Amino acid sequence: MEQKTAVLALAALAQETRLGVFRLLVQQGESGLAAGEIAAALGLAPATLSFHLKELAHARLVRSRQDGRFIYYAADYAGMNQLLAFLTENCCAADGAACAPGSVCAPVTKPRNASRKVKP
Amino acid sequence: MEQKTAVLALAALAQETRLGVFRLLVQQGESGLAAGEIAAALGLAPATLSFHLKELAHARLVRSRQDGRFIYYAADYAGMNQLLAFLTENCCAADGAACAPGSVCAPVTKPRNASRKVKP
DNA sequence: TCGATATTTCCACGATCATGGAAACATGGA
DNA sequence: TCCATGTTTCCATGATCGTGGAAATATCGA
Repeated sequence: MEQKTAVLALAALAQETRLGVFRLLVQQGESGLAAGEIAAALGLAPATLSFHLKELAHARLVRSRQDGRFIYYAADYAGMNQLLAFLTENCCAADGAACAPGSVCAPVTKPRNASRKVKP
Repeated sequence: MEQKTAVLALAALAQETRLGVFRLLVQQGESGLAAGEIAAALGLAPATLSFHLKELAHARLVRSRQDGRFIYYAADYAGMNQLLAFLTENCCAADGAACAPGSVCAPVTKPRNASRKVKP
C-alpha cells in the first residue's frame, strides 16, 4: 500500500460522521445495511450520507451491492486490514521492543535492517 | 478510547506531510529525531514542521523531549497502539470470520478478552 | 554580555471539506 | 404506462486546513 492510499483511507475515517458510518457497518458484518437504514440509524440527511458513503467507497473501506431499489453497503474488511497492516508494518519495522507489549503490533524477533541510533 | 479521540488521531495521520513525519519517527525508535533533522530529512519549512508536530503531539502520536537547544520528537507507540486497538476492536466485535485471515485483526473465538497472538 | 543557532508563534492567503435542499435518476409495483 | 420510493447528483454556503515568511522565544558557547 502506498502512502497516498493510506492517507486516503485515513482521511476517510478521520471524520466523525464517516467513522460512525464505518463502525456501524463493521458491526453489521458482510450483509451490511441499506443506505436508508444507515441514514435512519445515524440521523443523516440523504445527500450527506451519500457524500460520505462515496468517500468511504473511494477509499476502499466499504463496498456496495444493489438489491432492487435498495443499495446495501458493507465494510470492506480486506481494505481495512490493508490499512492496519500498513500501519503496523511501519511500527514493527523499527524495533520490536518499541511496540507496546500485548498490542496488535507484534515484535519482530530478528531486526535485519539496522536502524541507526541517534544519540540525544 | 472515544470516537472523538480516534478521529483526532486519524485526522493527524490523514495528511501526507504528517504521515511522512510520523513514519520517519516510527522508524527511528524511542530515541527520535530533533525537529531540525526531521525538517532536513523531509525538506519542510520550520514553521510547517512545527505546525504538524504540534498536531501529532496533540493527537498523542508523538512525544517531545528537550535536550539543550534541541527538541527531540519520537513516536508515541502507546498512543498509536491505542488507536490500532480501537480499530481492530471494532473490527472483531462483529464477526471473527469477517476479518480477513492472516490480518492483524484476529478472530475472537470467545469473549475472554485476549489481546494476544497475531498471525505471524 | 553578545551573537549564533534551534524552534515556535503570529498571521494571512488560497485550497479543500462538510452540509443539506432541490432536482434528477433508478427501480418495482399497480 | 404512471406513480411511489430509494438513492444519487448538483449546487451554494460556511467552516476548517495547510502553508511559509517574519518575528518572537529559548538555549548554548565565547
